Amino acid sequence: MSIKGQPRATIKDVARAAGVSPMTVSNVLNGHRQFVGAATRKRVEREIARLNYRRQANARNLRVSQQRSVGMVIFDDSPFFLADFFTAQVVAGLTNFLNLADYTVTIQGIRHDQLRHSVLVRNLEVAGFCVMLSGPKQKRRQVVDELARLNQPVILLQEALERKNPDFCVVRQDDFAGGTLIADHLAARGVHRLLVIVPKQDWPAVENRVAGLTDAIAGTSPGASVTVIKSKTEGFDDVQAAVATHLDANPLPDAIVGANDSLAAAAMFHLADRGISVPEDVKVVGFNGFEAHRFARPTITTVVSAPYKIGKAAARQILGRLETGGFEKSDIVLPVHFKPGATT
Amino acid sequence: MSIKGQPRATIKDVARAAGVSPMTVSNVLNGHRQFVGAATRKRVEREIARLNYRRQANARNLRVSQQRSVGMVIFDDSPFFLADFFTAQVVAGLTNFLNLADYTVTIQGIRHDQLRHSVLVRNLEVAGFCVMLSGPKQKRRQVVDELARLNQPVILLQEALERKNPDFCVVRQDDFAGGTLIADHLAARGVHRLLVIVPKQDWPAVENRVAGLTDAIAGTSPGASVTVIKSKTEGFDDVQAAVATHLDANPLPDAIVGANDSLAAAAMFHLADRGISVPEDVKVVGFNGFEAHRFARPTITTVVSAPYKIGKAAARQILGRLETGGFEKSDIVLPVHFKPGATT
DNA sequence: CTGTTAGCGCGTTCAT
DNA sequence: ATGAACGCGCTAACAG
Repeated sequence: MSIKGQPRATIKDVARAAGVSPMTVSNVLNGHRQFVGAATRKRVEREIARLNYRRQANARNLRVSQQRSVGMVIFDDSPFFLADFFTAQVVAGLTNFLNLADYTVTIQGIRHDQLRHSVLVRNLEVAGFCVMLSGPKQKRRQVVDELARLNQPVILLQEALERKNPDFCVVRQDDFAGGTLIADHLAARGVHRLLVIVPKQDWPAVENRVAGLTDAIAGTSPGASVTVIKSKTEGFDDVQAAVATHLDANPLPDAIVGANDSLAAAAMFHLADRGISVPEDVKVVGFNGFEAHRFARPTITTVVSAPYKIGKAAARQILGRLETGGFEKSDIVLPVHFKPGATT
Repeated sequence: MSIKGQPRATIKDVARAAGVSPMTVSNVLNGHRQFVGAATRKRVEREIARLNYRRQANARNLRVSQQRSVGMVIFDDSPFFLADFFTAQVVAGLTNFLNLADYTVTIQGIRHDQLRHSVLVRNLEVAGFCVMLSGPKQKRRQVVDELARLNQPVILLQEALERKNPDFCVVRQDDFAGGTLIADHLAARGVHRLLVIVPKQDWPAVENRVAGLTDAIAGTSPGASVTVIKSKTEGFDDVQAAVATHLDANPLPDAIVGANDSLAAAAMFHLADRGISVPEDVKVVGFNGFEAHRFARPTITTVVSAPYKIGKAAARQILGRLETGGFEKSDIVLPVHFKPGATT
């Protein structure tokens, strides 16, 4: 019954009202048409509607020993865990496609060391997890180990897996390749001295982008240098401060690459404030290519991500696992594509 | 048991391992220290850890007849329901604070006419709802009626309520006042001909912003005109196309106001493309003041929203309702504040 | 096609 | 301080 003391109809109530047994109602609810005649079904359905009956998910799930929810856990030391458009779109894709299969998505943002205190982990209430990791590699490894001990299906987003584990599946995009695309583009323009700006909080995707960039540059331009600086946050002022500090103490680079478009844009505005022209004096490249990247002028050269598709792929994988017992594939890598702008 | 056939420990297993009755384990789990000796407790806790025991939420919730999750439902006809930074931050605030009270948040984005098909509505599986509405006023009213029939606590976000209902509580910010702040600011600068650009999809917050603006302008500048145009989507190109179409057929307005900063920015860039200078020829004002609004230059004058706080307030309200049986207040209005930029 | 029986895992109640 | 019986609402398995 509800808080206000209003009785809530159960299967029994519906059964009594329709003059059938509870089992028949259950069969109607579950669409077991083989077990119930058309006339009875109609009668039951009318009573369901009339009594405003809604099935108690807890009771059903207990009986059939399964959960009908997937836990989406985002590791972020900032409380604004959905501020990142990438993450938000992953969640949207995941949710939309799980909902189609009558699964719900339970979302939670937690600090990197708080997994054990998560309600979803302390209690058994989701069928599996989708996890967006952050933090230093070693910490991430610890989290993966903790997740492994849960003996539940886990989708790791944007994070490679070190050891195979039948409970785990990785869904990510090819950030490394994205880095190489940027490197090749810049190398073709004679860029030799590269400045890369990344946020202080470690994200696996950022690591891969930088790794791809660094590797490719080393391969194609042997004499080139890549300097990586960190910004305290992804906020406009922090990024500009980090860039300013670096530029004050070092010669001007040929190009600045942001771990994402916001970082690149903030850096570019700082260049403008210094009277440095883009792309003539310094080239600028971002990453992600979301709508907002167009707000900076000149339009920033970038690599386009498809986070909604990542969420959709994650939904597909975990559904497969929950229904067939095994993951279709253990590592799914989605492509990215290069989008030239006016800053290179 | 899990899919792989691994047995999962229950309270019974823990009890047997610790040499006590299931009831004692339950008392330990629920912190009923009065009922269990210190030594026994330690022993039970060790076994809980050793066996990796996790409590079956379904069974507990069924027994105590309650749900420990809140449904966050976002009405959006686009599948990218978290693309809006405002919404995303509401969700973050809501989730963080509900999690502190051991409630989870189940999220879902649905089209305006799909509420009845939502898993959360068909089944009884959340303790209450937080709802972000969109669509025409009449459709929203229908949705509110459907929600009312659920007999569950509902927090309406950014939406005023027509009839009092003890199941409902409204949490919103003062968008209307935000509109008047903009109007006064522009009136003081002699603005007479105003162009307002809004997205085609109706959001109550936008309606209130425009209403506040229109009302205030009518009050302070009797001769002034306010024209509202709609953009097919909030995408950059659509907004620019809408503005272009209007400008081609009408004299230049004194100011353009966007329903949010993105719309304002897109409009402003279009002005730049036409060689119209801001703020000299046309003034530009946005709404929200999120980080991204700084990427447009000149920096856009705006009204700052605090969506995370809205989520937090919603969490507080629904928790109060779930624990005490009544809402503390039925209508919570958070303030906004004006932030002058370089575009006025 | 329909009804009966039994039990999912947990917590309340009452016994010891 | 600890244990036994019972039932929350639902559905699998079987009987009719």
